Amino acid sequence: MSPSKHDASLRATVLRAAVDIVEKEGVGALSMREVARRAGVSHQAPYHYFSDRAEILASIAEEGFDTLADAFDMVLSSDPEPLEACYVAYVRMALDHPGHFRIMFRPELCALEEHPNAQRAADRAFDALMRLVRRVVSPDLSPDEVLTWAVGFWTNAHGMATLLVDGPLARKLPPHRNVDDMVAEVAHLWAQRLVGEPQSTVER
Amino acid sequence: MSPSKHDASLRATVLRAAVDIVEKEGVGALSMREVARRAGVSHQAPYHYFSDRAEILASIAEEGFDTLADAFDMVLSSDPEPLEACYVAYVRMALDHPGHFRIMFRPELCALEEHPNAQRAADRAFDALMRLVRRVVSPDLSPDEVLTWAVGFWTNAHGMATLLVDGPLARKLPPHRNVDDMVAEVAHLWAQRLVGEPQSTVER
DNA sequence: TGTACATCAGTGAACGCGCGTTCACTGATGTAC
DNA sequence: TGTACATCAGTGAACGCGCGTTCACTGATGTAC
Repeated sequence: MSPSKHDASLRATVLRAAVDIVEKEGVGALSMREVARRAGVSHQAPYHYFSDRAEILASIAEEGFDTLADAFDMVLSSDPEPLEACYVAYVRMALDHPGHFRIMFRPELCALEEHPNAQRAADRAFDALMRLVRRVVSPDLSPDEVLTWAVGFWTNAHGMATLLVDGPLARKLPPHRNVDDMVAEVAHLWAQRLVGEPQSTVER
Repeated sequence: MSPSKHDASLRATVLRAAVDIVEKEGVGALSMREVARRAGVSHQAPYHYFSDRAEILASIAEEGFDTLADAFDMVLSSDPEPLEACYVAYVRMALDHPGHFRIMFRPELCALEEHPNAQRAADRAFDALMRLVRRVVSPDLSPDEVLTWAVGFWTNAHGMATLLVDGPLARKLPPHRNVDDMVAEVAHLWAQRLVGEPQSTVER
């Protein structure tokens, strides 16, 4: 019964411990018992704030989507090259918050339709993505065209993020190439080609 | 002790049961006990063929990479538009074999370096990807350039595959748009723009 | 101001369950001589 | 041809462990009167 656990609310402590577990051991290692152990409280204490594992996961997803939406909003409100910057921001978010990222896009782990706050945060991020499409492709696209482009941009950045966070991509890079540079290069290459006035020759 | 279990070797039966579990319940539901139950044998029988869960997962990954490499080889040997077709083949493989796909790119589930057969199959698929890059971008690229493009193509298709297999993408589509068409549209859009003679106007 | 009661956060013992793992076994097939 | 032994695939009982869940509890804070 150390005093430290009362410094912050136990809810925040538990959430932080949960993110920590997912980040270091993977989502499979997250149990109510383990999270309590990591938070330094009895195995029953987390139940005062989260009815079960799914609720912890949904809260993590909510935090993650808020972070992502904030990053998008920041880019859209300030960056002259928002496509490239949003790609980098998406990958950056995944690398900086792998514990959140691993959960956000897994509906079987966090059913957004049952957690309105998480759903709202996710919608906010998706809305920013669609604003990005209208801005860098054209403001006059039909809803179906916006969706096609949005899916294209999303899947593109998502593949890079996924393969870096959980996948074997990082170990494919030779020693003289670092992850951030590779991300920046691919972001630049794609942004140049996907929208705007395309170049007239193949880059070598 | 039904006779059917001896129709095929138990190894194949166990493997099929394991893929089935991963496909229907996710990789978290795969245990040696569950796989034995699903294969209709005692909980000890699978140990005659697989020393543990990790070995089952590695065998699934091996099958998956073989399937993917075969699909790439087929496209490269016959298709005049290999970039677009490889993108579609990658996504198709994931949708047709979700049980395999969920495991293949998760090093913490199947450590390829400890399973040479799986590693060989994975290398074969990656090699096909690099041949694709040389063919559709330029045969004279430096190794670093090939890698950049390969990572770009890979992450692009991988994001689509991941978000369709495990993610919330499919539920983002309105009723009048189907998954296969969306994949084909994005594949076409990207293939047009990423390589070759770029177009001079933004597609609307 | 004091008493009596309610609420609320967190504790800790106890339960049944599925898991991986060990171990001794069975029964069929192959092989030595 | 027969006997004796080895191997091999698969069985089933038993173990200790971490899990989610239940339940009765403690001790601090708030509130009624």
